Amino acid sequence: MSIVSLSAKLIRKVGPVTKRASAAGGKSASGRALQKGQQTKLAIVDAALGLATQIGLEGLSIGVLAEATQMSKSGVFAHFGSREEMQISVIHQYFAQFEQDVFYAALSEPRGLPRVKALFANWMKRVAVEIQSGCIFISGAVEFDDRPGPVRDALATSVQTWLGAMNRAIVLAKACGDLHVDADEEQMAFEIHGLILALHYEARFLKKPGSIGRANKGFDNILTRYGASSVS
Amino acid sequence: MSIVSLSAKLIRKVGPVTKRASAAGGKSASGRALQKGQQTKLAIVDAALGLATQIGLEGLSIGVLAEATQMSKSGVFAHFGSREEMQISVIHQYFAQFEQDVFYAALSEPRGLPRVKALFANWMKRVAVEIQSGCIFISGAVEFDDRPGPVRDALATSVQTWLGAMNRAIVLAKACGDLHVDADEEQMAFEIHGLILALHYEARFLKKPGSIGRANKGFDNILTRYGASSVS
DNA sequence: TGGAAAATAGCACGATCGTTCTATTTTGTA
DNA sequence: TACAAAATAGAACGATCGTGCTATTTTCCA
Repeated sequence: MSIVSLSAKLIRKVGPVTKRASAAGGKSASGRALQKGQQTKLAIVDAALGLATQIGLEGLSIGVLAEATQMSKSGVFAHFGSREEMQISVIHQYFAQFEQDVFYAALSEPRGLPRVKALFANWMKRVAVEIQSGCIFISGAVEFDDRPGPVRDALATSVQTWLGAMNRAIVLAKACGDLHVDADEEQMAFEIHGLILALHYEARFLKKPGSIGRANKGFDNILTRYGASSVS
Repeated sequence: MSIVSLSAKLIRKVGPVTKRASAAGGKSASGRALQKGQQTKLAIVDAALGLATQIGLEGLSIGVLAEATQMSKSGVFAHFGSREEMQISVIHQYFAQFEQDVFYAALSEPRGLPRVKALFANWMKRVAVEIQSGCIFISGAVEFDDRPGPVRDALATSVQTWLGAMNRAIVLAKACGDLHVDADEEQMAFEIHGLILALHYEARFLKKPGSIGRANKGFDNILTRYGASSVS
């Protein structure tokens, strides 16, 4: 990834938190007032997240981030101590949002097939948006697939946490009797993951129309195969 | 991608073609003697291809390539005129090899299901190797998914050519009566592509064992679903 | 074999990179 | 409101980037 593809309009400008803005709000979840530094850091990470989905974690440079937040390079840098820590912060933030939108949003559905369907639907909803904006779990996997280190570790842990949650939902569905007794849960999860990846690839890179429909149809096919009433 | 992940041992060293080596061989397919420059360019592209699979097209810099080939930066540069042209040369070379290994190698199989199976088997064989070395079609898609330009065009064209060939083989299989009359060829191709992508993701990035088996099993499932004897 | 052409090297350029250092400004509090 | 602490800015560093320019070397053919 490189900043070459960044049209100026796409760079979300977020300045450091001003005195006024800080006085207006700035409460953390615990109710304790956030130090101004924490607020600014959050604003930086938010801007970084928006940039990273477009240009990738590797395209994220302190300089670009400083420009986007209208801060100095050293001002941005001081919040993280290293570029890697900045990237890890972005990953954690991305994961938190993903977890909220996809995982927790599906927990209202009852265990079993309904929850599996909801998880996939939420995942699809997210990826459909990411056809435009990009997905860090996918681009990051390519960027760090053979580069060991803390960034890769943070990324792999996040992805594995999500895929593990999806897998457990499938296991639960089988335990509920919603899936065929011979259903291989890992296999089913693998095939679902493939649908998401193919959607991202064909829609985002190849700009092929109809990809969302094919991913949904693929999920139906998987349900047909692994469903409790499957013949095989 | 960055050169940080490059242990020195992994850099394939290929010097410029020497006087002796040039005299010893150096015939092109047409039998006409290759200019030395053409030979050197081929050697550079070969080295670049080996590097690009590991560190991506974006990780390929003239400097790294000069070091790998033991040439000067300007010596390498002169063969391409620009970095983008160098990347395009790598893509063309990669495509040529892919086409040979996967596509042409399957043409000995008769039209229909046998050829589709052979195409998938060859594709799998390649990806299995690329779990270690990396795949330009996948990493390149992420690197250039929102960066228009000649490199992206070359990449997209190559990928579309291959996916189109796969698609035609499936259409042919249905026309032969090897697939169910209601089989949606585009859908089937999409699902197969997903298996390959999931394999690459889970095996190369997550280092999850058993992924190759799951991809093969997934293909069996697809054949079951779309086969002529399918119930649906 | 000489000499034009091709291939390669060497050097320099402006830009950007992550990071460090020191100043300055802003903040939170006693 | 004064003052320590926190936050931010500014400048500089060595390195690497792609590329242009000018030598120098090598190749190839008349």
